[in-house]
Amino acid sequence: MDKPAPRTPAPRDRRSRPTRVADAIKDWLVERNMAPGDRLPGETELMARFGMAKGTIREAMRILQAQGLIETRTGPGGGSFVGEVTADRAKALLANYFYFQHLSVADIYQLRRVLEPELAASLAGRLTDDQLHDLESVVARYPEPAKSAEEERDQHVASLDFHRKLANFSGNPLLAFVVSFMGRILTDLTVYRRLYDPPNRELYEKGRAYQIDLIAALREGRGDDARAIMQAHMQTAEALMQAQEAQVLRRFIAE
Amino acid sequence: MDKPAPRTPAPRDRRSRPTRVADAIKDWLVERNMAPGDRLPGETELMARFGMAKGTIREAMRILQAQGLIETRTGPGGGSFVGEVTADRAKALLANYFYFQHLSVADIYQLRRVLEPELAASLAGRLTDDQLHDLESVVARYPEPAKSAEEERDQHVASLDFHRKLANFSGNPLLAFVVSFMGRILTDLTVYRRLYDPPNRELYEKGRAYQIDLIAALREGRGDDARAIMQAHMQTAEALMQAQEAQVLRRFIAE
DNA sequence: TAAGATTTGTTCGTATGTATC
DNA sequence: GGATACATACGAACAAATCTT
Repeated sequence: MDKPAPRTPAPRDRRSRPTRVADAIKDWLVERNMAPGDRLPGETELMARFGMAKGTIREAMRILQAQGLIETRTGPGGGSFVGEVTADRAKALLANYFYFQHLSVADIYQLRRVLEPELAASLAGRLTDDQLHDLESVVARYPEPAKSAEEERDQHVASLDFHRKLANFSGNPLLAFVVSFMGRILTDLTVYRRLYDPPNRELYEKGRAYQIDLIAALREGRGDDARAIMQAHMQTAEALMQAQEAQVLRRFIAE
Repeated sequence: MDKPAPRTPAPRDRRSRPTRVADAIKDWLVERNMAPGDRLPGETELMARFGMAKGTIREAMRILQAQGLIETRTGPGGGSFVGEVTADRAKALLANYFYFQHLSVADIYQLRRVLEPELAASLAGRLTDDQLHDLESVVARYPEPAKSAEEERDQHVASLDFHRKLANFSGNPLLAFVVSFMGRILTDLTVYRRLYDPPNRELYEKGRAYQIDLIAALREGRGDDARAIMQAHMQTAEALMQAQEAQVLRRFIAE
């Protein structure tokens, strides 16, 4: 004899249908090795395939959209398409996580101290002239010491921009991402740091000298020099942030 | 005279309503400094507040849910609640980004090489007895060299587990996250690496010795030693992965 | 310019599922 | 068990965007 049917017809998935649909579609993308730009089935087809109502399917699509995996367009030829997750979106999503942790300036610099020099060393002798000129143009953006606290703040943001450009030149997507992410957090932070200190001329000259020396070392392929310069630069930068009592901001960053 | 009304009544946001609602709620969370567990307004109230239909509100909630920012429960006392973004979810979301980049083993080790030693050094003399015992129990999990390729693979996964535990002991959430994320990727990778090589006894002894030495150094607060041990360990580990022609897997990791 | 076709976007009403009391 | 409060899901209709002719 067969056993009586179990009271629970199936150990059925407790998660909502949209969630399951979203996961099913994700698996489907991987199986078919879909690439950014590839088209997904339309709403009506998905409704038929999953036997679910339009609203349910749409909620599933929103989940995928929120994760950056798809984009949708209306009109003829429209629909849902695989969308490469952009670095900016990934940073925004990751920032949501750190919104609930509290990162200190010291935490960030514990990584920066070792990653930025590593990055600099790995780029030595590998940058094109265009890339080097790009870096030089950032340095040239503020040829004079700041006259006001606001101007000094702008220079600091520009300096962080320098580091993020450097990160993006890296052939290592993981290194590029982490360094760039830290730069992003520090930029947000800088905008809100206290502004009542007078501009510090000496600090300006020092930071500028670092960047110029670094570019030279990178151009001439002196990896160890580039590493050493960056190490020294990081020490100064950390001390500066600490002295300014900078606080890591609790907010969601925009994508 | 007033200028004639512009043809476009307002430079109105092109994004869909659910997206805008999700962002509005996000801002609202930050403004009110809501903490995990706090309750959000119910669907009906949100419908009234935003003047939108249920489906639209629900899509917005799905977006927030996908990002890990809220959780929902049905039933009386149910509703939507602020949900702390878990580390696992953040890793899954970030993995979506790297699905479209291609990470090599060398890329990951470029970071591991510097971050793991830094982590080890920063933990020296700061671990509790419980934490140290926890690490020892991982080492004790495989007291003998592997007899089969499968067993060797299990040992490798356990070893990565050791590193992830170490990461989570760090007081630095950023360092913990990055190291743990790399461990996650490498674990996935290890499961699929080639298995036709015979177990390597010498390699086993070496890895085990590293971990035991490291625990001793951590216990006795010898930070520089811990760093040096980990540096040497990383070199071996990288060489091992390269020799095995391990490939970073293209798939979405489960949350 | 205008009309029509296609596809997502949004609404409304209703019904069902689920957890608490 | 029944009442209650909430999210979940469905289905039909209409709106808006965008492409083609």
